[in-house]
Amino acid sequence: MRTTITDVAKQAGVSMKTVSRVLNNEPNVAKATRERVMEVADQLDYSPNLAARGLASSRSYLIALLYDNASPSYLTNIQRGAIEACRQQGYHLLLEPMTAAQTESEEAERILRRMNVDGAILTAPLCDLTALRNSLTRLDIPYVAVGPQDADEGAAVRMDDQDAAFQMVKYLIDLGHRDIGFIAGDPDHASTRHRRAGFDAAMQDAGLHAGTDRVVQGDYTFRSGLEAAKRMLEDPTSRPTAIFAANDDMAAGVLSAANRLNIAVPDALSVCGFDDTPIARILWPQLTTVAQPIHQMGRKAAEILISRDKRRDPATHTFDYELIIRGSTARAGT
Amino acid sequence: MRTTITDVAKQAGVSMKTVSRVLNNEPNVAKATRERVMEVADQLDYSPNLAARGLASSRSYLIALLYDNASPSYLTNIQRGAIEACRQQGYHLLLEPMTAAQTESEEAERILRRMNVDGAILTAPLCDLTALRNSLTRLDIPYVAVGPQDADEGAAVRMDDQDAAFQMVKYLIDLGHRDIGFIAGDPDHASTRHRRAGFDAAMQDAGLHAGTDRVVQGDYTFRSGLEAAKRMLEDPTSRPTAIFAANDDMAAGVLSAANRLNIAVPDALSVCGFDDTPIARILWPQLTTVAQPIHQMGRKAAEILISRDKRRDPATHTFDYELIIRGSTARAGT
DNA sequence: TTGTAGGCGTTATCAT
DNA sequence: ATGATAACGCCTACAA
Repeated sequence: MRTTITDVAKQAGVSMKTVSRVLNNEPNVAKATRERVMEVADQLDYSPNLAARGLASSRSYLIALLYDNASPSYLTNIQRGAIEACRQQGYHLLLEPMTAAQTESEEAERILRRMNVDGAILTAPLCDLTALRNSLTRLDIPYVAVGPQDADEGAAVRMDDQDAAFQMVKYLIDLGHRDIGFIAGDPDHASTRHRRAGFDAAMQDAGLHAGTDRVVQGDYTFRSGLEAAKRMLEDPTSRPTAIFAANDDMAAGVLSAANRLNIAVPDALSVCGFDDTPIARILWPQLTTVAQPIHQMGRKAAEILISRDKRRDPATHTFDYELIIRGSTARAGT
Repeated sequence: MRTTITDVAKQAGVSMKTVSRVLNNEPNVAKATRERVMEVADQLDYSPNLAARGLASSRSYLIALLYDNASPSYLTNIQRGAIEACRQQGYHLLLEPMTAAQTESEEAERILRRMNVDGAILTAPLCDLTALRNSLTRLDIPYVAVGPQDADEGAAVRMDDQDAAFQMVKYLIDLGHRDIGFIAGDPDHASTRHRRAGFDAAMQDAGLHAGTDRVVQGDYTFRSGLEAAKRMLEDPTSRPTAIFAANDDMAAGVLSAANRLNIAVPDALSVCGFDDTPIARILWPQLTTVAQPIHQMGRKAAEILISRDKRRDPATHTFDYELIIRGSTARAGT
């Protein structure tokens, strides 16, 4: 039998309520008592039973990470951050993948209901689904959205995608590029809109104009980047000197297309991506890209959920990005 | 207030025990009763309180995924599989990263004790840590190891790394390669030994011998592959015609080194990897590699844990691998 | 086939 | 500052 709070109480010569107080850092316990209890608990390798605690306090000490089709590196980073925060507070992270389709059927709500969590972290494409947000509200599950989003309601942890895209394009322009292509992401993601807006703004700011054939719709996959780049590069007489892909996977597609067409990168074509995923360093040349502090965002999201009733955190946190300049971009016409 | 089992019982005009029976699919319930209860439960959006259920039955319906420093794509695949199995049975997946260092201190055991799970999935490097296995045994937490491992005790889900490596090298030899380099993985991983053994066996089988400068120690990172390849390729008068890296990240390093040294792949150098991670398709040329059914392995591991007392699963499952031939390998001397 | 009583280990309430 | 006792919601054991 596992040691219980009663064992500790007996051994320490106090009531179980006192032990409970000590373990939960409640006030009104004599210092000496507190220390004695701690010692006994340690010695007995006592740790509270989550289920019992949950039943009595109607808290589960569980936080769910809701995601859909997230890229592996993004997902693991969010997880890492969230878990750090959870560990510090005795919480645990539950994984709950969920498709957009599910959020509109009864299914998502069933899944949510079943999980009995104290809060949920909503990542990437899921934050923008009103159906899901409504479900969570209806079930009274607090949530924090991670990633760019339009709705300003609710807690959120974000990065300024638009400004990051703006700066990246400005960097290309400063390198002398005038004919710049843009490969947009999945239209269902809010980030797609923001990154596109950043591109547009920077071009306009510089008095440049990208023709319609210079902006191609992708969907954040490698293949879509490859196809988009092929189209943009197929005519040797009219090629952009730089292509900005809205994420690294698509930028990898651009590099691949350039390889196939024998276009030297960065000499004849500068390429840049977004996200600074591990592949950015693995490609040749290494990718100029935007680094998001994903790990910190995951951490912050969990912290907000855990402390939601204690401190009154400002609902929204915006993190800084960083332009990572690598070998895939160079001065135009080198 | 959330609806409880008592609400359902009242509404259906039966005792709560009967409701409990229906919900747990226990026998000895009249068909009509069962249907009525189901209907009421549905209608009331009832779902059992995990904590209460756990407290009463001393099962938590939680399974932990223990991992250390796993590659993102490996991790997400395992997760996907495990969650599929969990969902079907009303279980949830808890994420618990854990460093090798922690497993040897008290810390790992504290973490394990705190989590109150019904079972644990042990991935990659963790399976080989006796300290961790002992802790789990001591805490009476059933576990399934995923990945190659030496100790034959306990349930395990694995793939024959050695045979896969053997076949890959055999494939290179069949292409006419005689001078083949091998980049080994992190010496702390069991897979490293197995893949190396496969390489050795295939070479010996073909009457070939790899000089000591043809086998270089890496550590499964891109950078280590890059460094190893540089060393292996620095002397233009004595270069292997093929390099087999023990994982895709290191193979990416080899490609990168070849790029820097202006060695054409696959014309002058064939390169292959192991794992079939997403980067295998993103690199140029695309990587010949070994695909592991990681997703199924995760699924199976969870299934074993969940059904451990019902069926008597054979303790160990071995999955098939698949050689994926892509553009990075070609006939020698093309 | 169905129901009743008791307890799982913790926190909350109210005394002392 | 500390303690007794009653929830919390479900399952197990045993009855009926």
